[in-house]
Amino acid sequence: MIKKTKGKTENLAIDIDNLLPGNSVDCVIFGFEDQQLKILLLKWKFGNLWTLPGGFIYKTEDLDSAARRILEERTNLENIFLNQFHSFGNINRNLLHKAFKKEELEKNIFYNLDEKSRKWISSRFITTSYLAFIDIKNASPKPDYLSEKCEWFPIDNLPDLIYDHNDIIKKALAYIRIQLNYLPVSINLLPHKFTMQQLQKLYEDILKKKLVRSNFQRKMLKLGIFTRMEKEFTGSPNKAPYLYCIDKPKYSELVKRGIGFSY
Amino acid sequence: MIKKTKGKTENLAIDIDNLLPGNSVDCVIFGFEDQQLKILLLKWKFGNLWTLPGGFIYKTEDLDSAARRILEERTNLENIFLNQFHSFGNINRNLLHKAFKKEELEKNIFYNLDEKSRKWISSRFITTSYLAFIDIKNASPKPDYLSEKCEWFPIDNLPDLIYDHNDIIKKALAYIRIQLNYLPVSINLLPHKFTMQQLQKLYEDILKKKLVRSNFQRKMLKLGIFTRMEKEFTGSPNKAPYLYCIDKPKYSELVKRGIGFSY
DNA sequence: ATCTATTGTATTATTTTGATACTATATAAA
DNA sequence: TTTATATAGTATCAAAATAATACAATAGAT
Repeated sequence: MIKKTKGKTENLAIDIDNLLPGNSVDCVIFGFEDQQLKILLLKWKFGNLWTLPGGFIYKTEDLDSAARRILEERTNLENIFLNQFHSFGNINRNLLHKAFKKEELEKNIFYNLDEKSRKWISSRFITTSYLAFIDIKNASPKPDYLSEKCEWFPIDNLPDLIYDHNDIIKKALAYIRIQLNYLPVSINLLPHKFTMQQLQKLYEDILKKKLVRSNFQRKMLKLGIFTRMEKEFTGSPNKAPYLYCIDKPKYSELVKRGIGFSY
Repeated sequence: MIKKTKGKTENLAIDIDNLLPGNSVDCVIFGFEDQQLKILLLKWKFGNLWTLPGGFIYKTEDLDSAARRILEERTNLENIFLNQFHSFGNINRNLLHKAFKKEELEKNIFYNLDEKSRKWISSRFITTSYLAFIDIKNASPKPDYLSEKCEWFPIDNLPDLIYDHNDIIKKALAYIRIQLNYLPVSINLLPHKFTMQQLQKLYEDILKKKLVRSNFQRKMLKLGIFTRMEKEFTGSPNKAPYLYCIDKPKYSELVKRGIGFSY
C-alpha cells in the first residue's frame, strides 16, 4: 500500500492507482484479558489521535480478503475469526469533521504524505467494518505505517477516536449482543483451557449484565461441548476450579445453528 | 442520476461526476402475497436480464439516504422499513462474469448509454445491500431508466439474476431468519387487519418450517400486542377467523428488545 | 339436519429457567 | 492443628415456556 519516495520531506505515498476508490475497511479486533473485553487500537504518529486498524482495498482483491489482510498485518495471526457486520457511509465521515480534533489535524495532518496521498486520505470513503476475535495471549500487534503504537483498551474505557470510529465500535458491540448465540466467542476469545468463571465473565462483559453462576454453569455444561480437564490451583484460599476445553467441531455446529439460550 | 444527451443514438448518460466512485446500493424489497414471501425484481430493457432494484450514491448524500431514495423511487412509498444487512465486494462481481449471460450482455449491453457511462457501469463496485418490507397492496412499483418492467417473484421461484444478485438474496433470507425476533416483519408485510393464519403462513415461509397452529397462536397472542377486531367471513364452509391488528408502539418496543421466541 | 374444514381454546407432559441452598475444598489466619 | 473464608460444584424446587394433542364451536355445503 505504501511507496517510499526519496529525497523529499514527504517520504510516503499511498499506492492510489492500485486501490479501489471510495472504499475502505475497518476492523474491530476483540480480545479478552483481565476479565475484560478489549479492543485493539492504533495511535497515529501525528496528533494524539487513536483509530481502529483499517486500510484500503486493492483493485485485485476481494473485500473480505482486504479485511483479512489488514487483520493479519496488524495481529501477526492467521485463521482468525472475522465477520463483516456493517458499512458506514455518512457524508460527514471525513477526517476534519470532528470539531475537537480539527486543529490537531490541520496542524499535523499527514506531514509525511505527499500531496496526492493527502488528498486521497482526506476524501470521502464508505468503510465496511469487520469484527474479529483473537486470543490476546497469542497476538503480537504491530502498528501500521501511520501509527506509532498499538494498545488494547477495555470497551468501557475507550479514547476519542477519529472519523466515526466510536460509532463503529458501538455498532459492533450491539451486533455481538444480538448475535451472541451465533458467534464463536468462547473458542476464539478464551485460552485453550479456561474456567467456568472466565467463561461467565466473558458473557457478562459482552452482555453488560450479571448472570447467576449456578444457572450459567448448568446451562453451559448441558451443551455437551466442554471437556473437563485437570483442576487449576490458583493459590487462592478456596476450592480450585476445573479447567475446560471446547470440542471445536461440535461447537462450530452449535454456533452455526445458533445456541438457543436466553440470558 | 440521468442526463439526456440530444441528437445521438446514445441518449442516456449517467451523472458520473456527482457520484461516489466504486460504490452502489441494492435493495431486496420483500412483500407478502398469496401466502408467499415475494421479492421485487426489475427486468432490463436489453437482454432477458433480471436485477435487484439498485443505484448509485451521490457525493452529497449519506449511504442510508441513497438506499432510501432508491427504495422510494421504485415503490412510490415513504416511511418504509429499511435495514442494511451486508456489503458485497468480491472482485468478480462485474457484469460480464456470469458465463450464461455473457453473450447476451456483450450484444446488448447498454446500447442507449454513452461510452463513459458504459465504462462506469461495467467497472467494479462494492455494493451495500438493504432489505425492505412493504405491503404489496399499497405499492405501485415503477421500473427505472434501465428497466422495462417490475415483477414480484416468490422466493422459491426466482429467475437468474445479474451480478451476484442471487447470492445477495440468499444472504438476505439467511439474515431475516436469524434476525427474525428483531425485525418488524408482521406490521410491515401484512395488511392492517389480518388473520392468525396469514401471520403463521408468513412465519412459515420465512423459516421454511411448519409450525403447530395452536401453539403459534397461543404464543403470538400472549405477546399482548394484537387487538382482536370483527370476524372475517370468507365464504368457506368453516368457522370464520377473527381479524387482528397490531399495537404499533408496543410492537416496536418488543422488536427493539427482541421477541424471545424459539420456533 | 348433517357433514366438513377450520378456528379458538384447553389440557397435559416435558423442558427450560430463575432463585436459592447446600456441600466441598484450597489456602490463610488463629 | 484447627478454624475461617471465599469460591466451586451440584442439588432443589417453583415458575415459565414449549410441544403435542384434544375438543368444542361454527360458516357454509350437502
